[in-house]
Formats: sequence, C-alpha cells, structure tokens
Amino acid sequence: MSQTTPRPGSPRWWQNRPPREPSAEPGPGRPAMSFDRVIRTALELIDEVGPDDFSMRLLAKRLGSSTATLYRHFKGKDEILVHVVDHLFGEIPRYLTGVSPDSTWQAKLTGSAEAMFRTLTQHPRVASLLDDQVPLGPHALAGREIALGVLLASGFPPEAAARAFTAVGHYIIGFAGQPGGHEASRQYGKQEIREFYRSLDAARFPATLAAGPYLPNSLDDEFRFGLQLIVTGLEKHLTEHH
Amino acid sequence: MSQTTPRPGSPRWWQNRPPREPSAEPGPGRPAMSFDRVIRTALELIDEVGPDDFSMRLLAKRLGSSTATLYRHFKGKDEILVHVVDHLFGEIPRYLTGVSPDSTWQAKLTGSAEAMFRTLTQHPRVASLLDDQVPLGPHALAGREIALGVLLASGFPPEAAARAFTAVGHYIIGFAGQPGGHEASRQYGKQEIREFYRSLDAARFPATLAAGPYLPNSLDDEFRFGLQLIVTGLEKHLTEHH
DNA sequence: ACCTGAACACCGTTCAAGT
DNA sequence: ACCTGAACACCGTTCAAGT
Repeated sequence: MSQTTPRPGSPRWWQNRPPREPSAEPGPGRPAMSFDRVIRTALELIDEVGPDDFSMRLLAKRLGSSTATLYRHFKGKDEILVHVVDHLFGEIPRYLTGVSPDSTWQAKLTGSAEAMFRTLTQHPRVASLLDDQVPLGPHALAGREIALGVLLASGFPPEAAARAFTAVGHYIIGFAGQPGGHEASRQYGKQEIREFYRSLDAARFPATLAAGPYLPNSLDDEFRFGLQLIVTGLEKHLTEHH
Repeated sequence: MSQTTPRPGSPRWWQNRPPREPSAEPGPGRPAMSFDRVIRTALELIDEVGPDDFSMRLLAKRLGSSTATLYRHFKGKDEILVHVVDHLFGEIPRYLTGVSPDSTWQAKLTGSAEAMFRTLTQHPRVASLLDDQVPLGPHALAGREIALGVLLASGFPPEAAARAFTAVGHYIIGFAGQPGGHEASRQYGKQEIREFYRSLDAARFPATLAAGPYLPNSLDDEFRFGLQLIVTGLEKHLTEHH
C-alpha cells in the first residue's frame, strides 16, 4: 500500500516515464497536439501571463483544442509544469559562451552558472516553479552530470563536489526567482525601492540609508559578485584539503 | 494616470500603510477578527495545507467567520500573504543564538543567516512566497538594518555591504524554498532521490554516480557549507580592498 | 456600523456523448 | 480510436440584504 502513484516530478515518477512518443511532430495534414508543441506553448503562455493566470483552459485555447484533449496527453497541470521546467534546462547550453575544454574549473563553473542564470532570467516567471521540485528530468540530469564532472576532474573529492554543486545551484535559484529581472516587465522598479529606502527615518535606519543607493543594483552584477565569493571560497577549500 | 493603486507588498503600498489599528486584540466578550489573529491563523493554515490549498474560504472558516468579513479587514489574499511573510521575519530573532555584541562579523553574519534559514525551514511552505516579493515590511526592514549595520561596522564599504547582504539573502532564499526541509513532511525523501541517482546508466552519468551518495545531504550541513564559502570569499574581498 | 449567504466569473478535472 | 461540450466541485471577490 506504500505503492501509491508517484507525484509528477518525483524520482519514481521520472523513472516510470514511458519513452517519448515516436512521432513528436504530427502528420503533414493536421497540426495536432505534439508533446513539444504543448510544452513550448505552455512556456510561452507562462512567460506572457505568469504562472497564476496560466490555466489549462488558456493552454487548450492557444493550442486550438480543448482541455479534455489535453488531459488525454498529460495527467494534469502539474505534469505539464514539470516538463516546462525540464525544457528550460535544455535551453541552458545556448547561453554557454566563452568556455572551452581547457578553461580553468573556475571559468567553467562560472560560465555554467551564468548560463543557467541567464536562462532563468530570460523566463523569470518560470523560475519560481523551481522552488517546488528537485529537477530530475533528462535535461536537468545532463546539466548536473556536466557540472559535477568539471568539479571532480578538477580534484574536488565527491562530497565537496556535491556540496559545491548544491551551493551554487541554490544560489542561482534564489537569485533568479527574485523580482528585479531583466526587463521593465517587473512588478516594481529598482528606482521605486531606492526611493523607499531614502524615505526611511535616518535615526532608526542609518545602515540601510548608507547602503540603500547600492541595494537594488543591476541583478547581473549582484549575481556575479556573490558567485565570485563562492568560487573564491571553493578555491580556498580545494587548496586546504589538497 | 501613473498613479495606479499600488500592489500589496510594493514600496508604495508599504509607504501608504495606515498605522496598525489601535485595538489589536478585540474586546473581552467577542473574540473577533484581530489583525494578528488573522495573520497567525493564515500562517498556521499554510503550514498545514500548503499555499496552493490555502484559501480565503478555509481561512474564514478557521476564524469562525465568512470571507466577506475577511475582505472588510484585508484587501485580498495577496495582502494577507504579504503580511504572513513579514510576520515570519519577525520570528527570526527567536532563533538567533550564540551571537554577542563582541562576536566577530563572521560569527554575527553566520548566526543571522542561520537564524533566518531556521525560521524559513520551520515554515518551508511559506518560503516559496518569498520568490514573489522584495520583503519591505517593518520586520524585514529591521532585519536588513541590523545585518547591514554589522557589515558597515566591520569595515565593508557601503557598496560591498549591500552586495554581500544581497548575496547571502538570495542564497538563503534559494535554499529554504527547496524541498528536503526538516521534517518527513516533505514530498519525496532524500533516500528516494539517492536511489534514483544510483539507478542511472554508469556510462552516461559517471560523475553523478560518484557524487550521488552525497547529493541530497542534510540540508543544514549543505547550507552551512555554502554559507562558509561565501564568508570566506567575503573575508578575502575585505582584506584585498582594505 | 458590522456581518453574511448567495452570487459572479473563474479554476482543475472528468465524463457522457459525438465522429 | 480520437475528440469535445458540458458538468462537478472548487476558487477569489463582491454585493444585496440582514442585524
């Protein structure tokens, strides 16, 4: 009786995933409901209206179909969201620049982290979905393998490699989910937050007033600063445990 | 016309917050709907059923009232969630241990970060709400002020202090939102994830198999490891820019 | 003045009925 | 076999009507 049907996105669920249906793209005559088209359209919609207003009805309409048809291809909304997240992991390599096989591990790690960060900030409204799942889909697995491989090849013992990967991963997710992303499409601007800090009582908030002008900085710069801290910490960790 | 009514949680919204109603606790005869009771009950409910199943109807029922009454005290669900988050920031000092005024800045920063982390993992289902807002409520402001004060007093220039604060904050949020928190109340266990990694193809995933046994470790240990990396990085940053 | 049942316009999901 | 309109049991939010 502990053999309940696994939740979408859980390890057991991924394990029992049937291989992707053979004809991913439908026949020439009818542009029906292919796996990829559904997931791409879902990502598109979440980008447009956000995860809250994204609905099965909306997705069905955009696909020119009905919700019941959607439910014949996917178990439910959760399952679609899980696939959207993994689809996003598949996009990361497109943003990987300036990293070659003989780069230092620091450059490789930084480059991969920035690629993942850029992918997530390109789809900021999807990033918050990462809070609810440990990404175990095929694309996520492939990315994890590459990152861990870099660390192990650089001399990190397995445990340190695992922890370094986790630390960087959580750092990225914490950053990418936060408001203040790339576009003016954000809820409220840095300018507004800065004005808010400036309006605070100088007697009660001296430190906030001093640091306020720098607080909502370029998200890219802030991200790189913290990432550099982690890499520096890792360098020291590696040399100390040779 | 740019003077639209501000979104709950936004800077302008916090700025125009009326002072908390005078009689927070209701009269002796009737245990009516006080601000604090609503927020505490909401937090309680989110802990129990998660943010998705938390509803205004459920909250009204638990309060022994109706949704319409709730709407007379709060503008809507968003507003309640914003207050729940700030309420949580108010709990952080309870978890602050082993830090005294003459501790090193490293100990103070680590202690504060761990207190915030512990608070959030105590309410893991609330943590994901942090993805949608820059916390600007009174309790969040007070915490920010203390943390920035520590860094400035330790010799960090304002910009470095701001960035260090942001880096640590995002690191904490990224960690606390992730599944794998304190209790068995989690969706799927570390054991299950470890078995999943072990089941992978050795030829395609050598690094994941090597690091797999360490991957879903104690969340506390993983958190502390990464935090230590950041603090080490900050030490080096501080000495290099004296 | 303060409260509420019932309504409105939505959800995710399912199912009988169509081709 | 594949699809769908309509239904079911819910949402957040509002409002006329009660005390």
